Parts: sequence; C-alpha cells; structure tokens
Amino acid sequence: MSKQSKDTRQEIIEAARNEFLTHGFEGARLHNIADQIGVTKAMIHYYFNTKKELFEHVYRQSVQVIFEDLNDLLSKDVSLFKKIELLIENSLQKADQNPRVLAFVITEISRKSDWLQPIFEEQVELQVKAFEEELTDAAANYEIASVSVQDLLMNIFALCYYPVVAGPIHQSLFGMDSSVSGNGFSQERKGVILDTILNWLTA
Amino acid sequence: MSKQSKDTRQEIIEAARNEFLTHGFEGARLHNIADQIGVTKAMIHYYFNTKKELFEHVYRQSVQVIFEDLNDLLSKDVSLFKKIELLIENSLQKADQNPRVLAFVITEISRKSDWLQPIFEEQVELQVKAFEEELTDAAANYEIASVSVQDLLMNIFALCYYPVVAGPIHQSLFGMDSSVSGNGFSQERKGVILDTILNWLTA
DNA sequence: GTCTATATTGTGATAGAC
DNA sequence: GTCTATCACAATATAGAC
Repeated sequence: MSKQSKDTRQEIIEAARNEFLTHGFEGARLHNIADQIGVTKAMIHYYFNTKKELFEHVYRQSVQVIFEDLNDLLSKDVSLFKKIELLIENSLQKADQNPRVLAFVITEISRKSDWLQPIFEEQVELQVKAFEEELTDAAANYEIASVSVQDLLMNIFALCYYPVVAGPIHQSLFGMDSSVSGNGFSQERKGVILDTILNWLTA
Repeated sequence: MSKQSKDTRQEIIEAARNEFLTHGFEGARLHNIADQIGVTKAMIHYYFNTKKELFEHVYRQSVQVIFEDLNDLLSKDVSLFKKIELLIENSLQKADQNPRVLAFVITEISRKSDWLQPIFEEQVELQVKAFEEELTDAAANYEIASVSVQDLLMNIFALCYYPVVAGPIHQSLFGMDSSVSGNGFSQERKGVILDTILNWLTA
C-alpha cells in the first residue's frame, strides 16, 4: 500500500467516531470530521462513499465494543452466581470505560431502529441456551427463584446501563456535580447492583 | 382573539411534538411540521421565532408529562411500602402510556445536556427531604435495609425506564417481535420489578 | 394571521487536475 | 491518494403583500 493510505482511513474513522458520538447521525458534519484530521471532505468520500456508510462502520464498531465479551461470559465454566457477578462486573466496566459509546449505541437505535436493528443483530448473536438451562436447574434445586433469562439480563443491563444513558436527568434531579460517571460512582453502584440482583434471585 | 389563532398555535405544537419525537432536534424539519397541518413554514416563525424555541416548548411539555406526579407521590400520606409500590406503578404507567415521550426526554438530554439540563431543572424540582427521612426511620427500625434515596430512585427508574429506551436492543438480543412495549409486557414486568425492589429493601 | 418570494447559509456529494 | 472547485439541493429564517 502506498504512502499512508491505511493511516488516513483510520484517522477518518476515529474522527468520525468522535463526531458521531458527540452529535449523532443527523447532527454530525462531514466537514468537522475532515477538519479534525486536516484533510478535505473529498477524502471521506474516497474511503467511504456516503455519510451513511461511514456511520454504519462506526456504529458496528461501537456495538462490538459494548457487547463483545457477552457470549464468552455466558458460556464460561464457573458457578452460576460467579457468572452473574462477572456479568454485572463486565457491564459496569463497559459503562464506566466507554460511557459515550454506550449512550451512542442505545440512543441511536432508539429512534432509527428500522435501520440499525439489522446492523446490531449482525454484530451480536446472543447464545443463551446453556445459561438458560443453568437458571432452570438452579431454580429446580431451589438455589434461586424461578426467573427468565430475559428478565435477568434486562434487570442487569437496566441497573448497569441506565445511569449512564440517563445521567444528566439524575444529575438534575439530585443536584449532583458529575457523580454519575467516574470510577467512584461505579464502585459504589457495584455493591448496590449485586445486592439488588442477588437478593431478588435468592428471595 | 381573532379567527383561530389559538388553534393554529396548538396545531403547530402538536405537529412539532410528533416530528421531534420521531426525529430529534437535528433530524426534525420545520417543513414537515408545517406540511402536517397544511400551513406554511412562515407560520411557525410567526408563533415561535426559531426552531430552537419551538423545540424547547415541546421538551418542557414532555418533561412535564413524565415527571409531573413525582413530588405528589413522594409526599403522599401512605405507608413507605405503599409509596414505593405507587412510585413503581406510576413510573411503569408513564413508560407504558408515553414510550416515545419518555425515550425523547432521555435521549435528547443525553447529548445536549448543557442546553437541556437547565430546562429540565426548571420543570422538575424534586422534593425529597420527607421521603428521605421515611427511609432513614424505616432503616433505623430495621424495617428495611439502609439505602440512599438516590440509589432507590435510580433503581426504580432504571428498571422501569430502561426497557423503553433500550427496547430495540433487547428485541434484537432475544429475537422478540415487539414485546418491549404494550400492556402485556408492562404487567409482567411490574411483578418482576416489585420483587426486585422489595427483596432488595427487605434483605 | 397567513401566504409568496427570497435571502442566506450549509451540506452531502461529484468532477477532474495533480 | 489528495486537493480545489463546484454542483445541487435543503434548511432556517426574513421581508413584505394581502
């Protein structure tokens, strides 16, 4: 490959990610993306034909960042309780390390679901069978209450992800400075969430 | 007032709400709003000088719809447990009856927080003192575990609101048709959420 | 109060030289 | 591969007639 072709493409992607995370699809400007890295808009159309195409690339990557370890975790060879703890830890870590990416993935698909759901599903195929059996077995042995995988994962994601997405609202409601992000909040939340989930399961 | 001035203004607001809920601030087109009610764009600028002004009106109303009963509920004269149940019921009802409004309020402030937080705070001033004391007292009497108002409300909102905002993601993850909205889902979720919150509090 | 016409600026995209 | 120039159109906003 000649010159720094791979480099420019990469730079465009990174600048685009920054622009899309900040302003969303319709708010983002190709002009800003080009400016950030000191090239012209023409370069963007050279590597990515359309704004839509560039956005889809960024969105795919973002979904990947948030959900890449999910299937590995679900099939890991550890006890059920340990697995749930790992699931919560991982979700909190993702939320804490990439809050803007997480908010981006959720807020964009919230409206443009017709467009983005197929792309999302291309990136994440949830393997939930084994984990579902573990839950059923544990319930049969009275180790946990009988709950569906859907409800369990919904609860975990809700408790871990909602504070990031709705952060500004709860800052306003409680007059916080910026406490809905950062490691301090995350560590404190971890205990609360573990309590909430485990007490629910072992009620 | 002459002719149907009040009517046109009202029609603009309703059409604008529809457009903003569907496409967000930057995606919305004044052209579409005017078309919906058969007037010209000029009329919008007659009643609302700018797109921003019209949006702010719609956003204010939307915040109101979701959070209007919150303070009344918090100061209601019922037992602590009843109050928490009412809080959950009300949040689920809001989410169920106005899913698009709820998603709109959250997703828009998620990015444009510098702009929208002041507007949000203008609409909602949380009166939490009394409720906080109830929690402290109940904890002192060992009726519930010691939890902060922030954590309790965060958990309730997370469990009630997250499914609406992140609906498309969980549809994709579980291959659902449209089960994340509608009264069926809401009724089923209510039991789960009550279990989750109450078992956590009385652990 | 409502419309037509237009100003003004912005924005994604393409053509073509180097 | 990168740039300059430009197209084509879209969008908010304003001026002024009726």
